[in-house]
Amino acid sequence: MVSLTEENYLKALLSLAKEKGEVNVTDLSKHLGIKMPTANSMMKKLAEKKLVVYESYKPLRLTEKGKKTAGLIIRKHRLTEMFLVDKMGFGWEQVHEIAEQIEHIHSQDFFEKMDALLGYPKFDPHGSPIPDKNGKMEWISYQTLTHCGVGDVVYLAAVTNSSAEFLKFLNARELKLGTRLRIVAVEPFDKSMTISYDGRSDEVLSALVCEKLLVTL
Amino acid sequence: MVSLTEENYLKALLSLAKEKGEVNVTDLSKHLGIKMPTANSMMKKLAEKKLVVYESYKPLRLTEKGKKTAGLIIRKHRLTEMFLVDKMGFGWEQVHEIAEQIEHIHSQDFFEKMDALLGYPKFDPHGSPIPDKNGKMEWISYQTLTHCGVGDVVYLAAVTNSSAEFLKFLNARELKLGTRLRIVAVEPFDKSMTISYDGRSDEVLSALVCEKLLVTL
DNA sequence: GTAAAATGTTAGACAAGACTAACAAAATTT
DNA sequence: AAATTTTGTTAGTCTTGTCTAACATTTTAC
Repeated sequence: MVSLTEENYLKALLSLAKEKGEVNVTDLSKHLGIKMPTANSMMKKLAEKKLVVYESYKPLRLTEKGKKTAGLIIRKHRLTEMFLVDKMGFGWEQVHEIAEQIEHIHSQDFFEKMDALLGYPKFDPHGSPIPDKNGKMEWISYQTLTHCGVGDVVYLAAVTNSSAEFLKFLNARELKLGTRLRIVAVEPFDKSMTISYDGRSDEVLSALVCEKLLVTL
Repeated sequence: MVSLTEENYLKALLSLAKEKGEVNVTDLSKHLGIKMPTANSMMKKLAEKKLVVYESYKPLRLTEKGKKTAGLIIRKHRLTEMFLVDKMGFGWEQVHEIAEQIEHIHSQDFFEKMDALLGYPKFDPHGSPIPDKNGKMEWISYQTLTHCGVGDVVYLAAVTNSSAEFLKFLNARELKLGTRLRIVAVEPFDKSMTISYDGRSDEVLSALVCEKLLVTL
């Protein structure tokens, strides 16, 4: 059995593995807001449970079992977010916090019902893929807006940050998934971008924002 | 702040207070499936938080603050049960377990949304009243079926047990809330009752079942 | 290629929430 | 009303998940 705390460690490991390839204890502890020795001893514990490969002074890796377990938690998280938005009328900026708690509910039925009511969605409200029932996730390789150049026309496919602050920022600018964006200018000094879309023209976005926006052609 | 564990103690105290008036440590610990000393020390802890009145060797009482806190947890539980049945299509026998977990979610918005989507229901799928936003509960005094006599005609208003086993038993006999029941006979020896309703006639219910069925005229 | 910085580990403490064993008080029986 | 049973309490232990302080190893900088 995996405790709620352990579930959060596994989820963090999977997220960090995506972002950075390999995971070290420092990043893990920062991500979870705990101290290094705490993370360290948890890694040993998860290693005993065959969820993590742990060797002293080496980067951390999830085992296949660990990946599956983590994937299934992320599945529950993302199904929940989708349910909250589509079936309960929440905004995409409100759902992360709630899903963070509901993902730990122990009931297959509950999430299967959500899945069915939603029509077996493949993506959550932030454009992230929903892992399948085996915890497997399709890793679609979007580009960040940062990588686009002047004149490019792209579609907003996903955001890499689900915090309420960031999503409210996007709401205020009517930036939604699927929006067609045209890059008008890129400021060489700070990499901020001027983009046009829908009714809006010449909206300026800082590089910090642009690198959180994933786009397709 | 009240921990998940503390919430469960408060809920147990409120339930037991209804059933029996006053609560002792033995009943509390049996109800929660823990040992007496554990319950005892938690009572001291809750007393320090002004949620419980604790005096050595005296019965336990919730303070007003304790009653409100417990009422609000029960509110979350029952709203959830109603949501699961009405909006997600679960059977009334499936929802207790899930609600037991969801009641601990910390999000006003989540339960307010449920409440609104359900149209501000006053009762849960088992006929129990849903406490208001101040944790106050209307205590409607139904009678148990046990108290009825031959020839009485009553309506099933609520059940006092939400276990899957019991509710499956009722499902198998098509006994639903609102069903009009006619008492055909009462066996003096074991108090079992023969009742007729809907398409069914002469269904025999043991006293153990009858005392869990609450009815109105 | 050594010194400094960053990163990782060990050891020991602590709080929450559970337990058992032993003792104390209250209630019940006779 | 004394003996017995039931109920309640105290004391001390354990596990989980956290911490700090001290130490060890790796990496980076010069």
